[in-house]
Amino acid sequence: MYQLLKNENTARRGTFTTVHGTIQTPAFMNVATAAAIKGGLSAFDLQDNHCQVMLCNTYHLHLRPGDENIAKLGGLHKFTRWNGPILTDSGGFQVFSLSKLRKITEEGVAFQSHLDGHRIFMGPEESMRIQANLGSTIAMAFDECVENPAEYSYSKASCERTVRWLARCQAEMNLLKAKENAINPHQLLFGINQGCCFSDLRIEHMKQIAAMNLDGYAIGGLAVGEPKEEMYEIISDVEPYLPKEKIRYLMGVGTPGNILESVRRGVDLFDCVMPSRNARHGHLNTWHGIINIKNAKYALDESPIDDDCDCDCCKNFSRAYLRHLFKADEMLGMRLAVMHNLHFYNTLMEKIRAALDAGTFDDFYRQNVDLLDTRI
RNA sequence: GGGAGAGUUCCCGAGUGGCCAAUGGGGGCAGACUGUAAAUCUGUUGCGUUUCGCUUCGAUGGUUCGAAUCCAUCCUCUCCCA
Repeated sequence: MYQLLKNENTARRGTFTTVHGTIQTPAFMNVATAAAIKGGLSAFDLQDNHCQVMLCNTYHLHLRPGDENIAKLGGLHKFTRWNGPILTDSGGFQVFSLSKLRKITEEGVAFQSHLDGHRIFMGPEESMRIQANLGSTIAMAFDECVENPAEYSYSKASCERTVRWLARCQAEMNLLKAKENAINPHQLLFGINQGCCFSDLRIEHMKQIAAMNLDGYAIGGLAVGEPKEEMYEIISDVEPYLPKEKIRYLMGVGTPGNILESVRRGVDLFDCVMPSRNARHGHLNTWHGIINIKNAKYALDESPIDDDCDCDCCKNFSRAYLRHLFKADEMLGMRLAVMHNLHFYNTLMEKIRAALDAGTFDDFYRQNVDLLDTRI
């Protein structure tokens, strides 16, 4: 259940209470695709780095180790030892990103496994069953993430189908939750707004799903290659039609600058692979901009990644050491880098919340929106 | 002492008369990454006044219009036999 605590213009400060704990929003969800943060981090590391929500991936876990096995093992919480809220993605994005050989019908999508090429079928019911087996706190509706640019007529038809799919998700989730052996009888379901880059489609679709009384609403299909200004425009266009009393989640976004822009436009929840993936590739967030720790200029740099950061990496290790670990291909380098970036993102959200509480978000936004995305 | 083979750009290694500043790896340098098929991918890596010029394939000398490539001598290394 979402509670709006404070508004600064469109920006929102709130809480979202679930059976697995209360999320302070705006919040960033840390991505653990295959039930682990890539780079060697566990649920306990997430806890140490101020993470509030863990995100796991339906499609990946369905393939391996299999959602039924996770159900037998008591669900994702027990499996990963993460006690806080878990959000599971629906698999819709993998359908879009994974294979060109997909076939979309009213029933769902047939596509090929990236692991061994076998045919997989996933529709709204399959996605809900898998997510129920995983026992996540929040399940995402099964949607189609249309690529950008896309034809208007195709986007329109896709939106209409996604609404029908959402109704099926809702119906299936209600059945699954009511089952006696349900792993999470309080599992929540979020709907996902689509409509590519067409404002009228976005708004029409948003109105339709807003009327369906979901537990939260996501904006999907953004940050898939379109200019960021276009993404911001769509958020602003759709925002008035997002229910005020429901949590809003912008899927797959983004850079610190993207997050600041989106919070300003009324978004509560984010997730993104960038902090972890970039960290694995040596790109690290600092409060002065982004550095590439692999650059030769850090070879003898004894300072931490960021003077103002109190993550385990910055408290203990120099840039020179971290650079060496990357160059020597030592996995500790990646682990420390990922910890740092996730700590940074979670701290960024803490600072955003503090600024909203203090009524100074606009200043914080202006000071950081460009700075934090700049390469130094 | 006798015999065989090898020395190529930062490293390994391909090239055995012109299309060679020289394939490919590695390493170095840099870039990309936005609901994670991603510890991945891309570019670059002799010098310069850069549609061209210069220097470079162990060294020196030679053959040739032209040599990393052929010849001679020398140096170094590896292996085999004594």
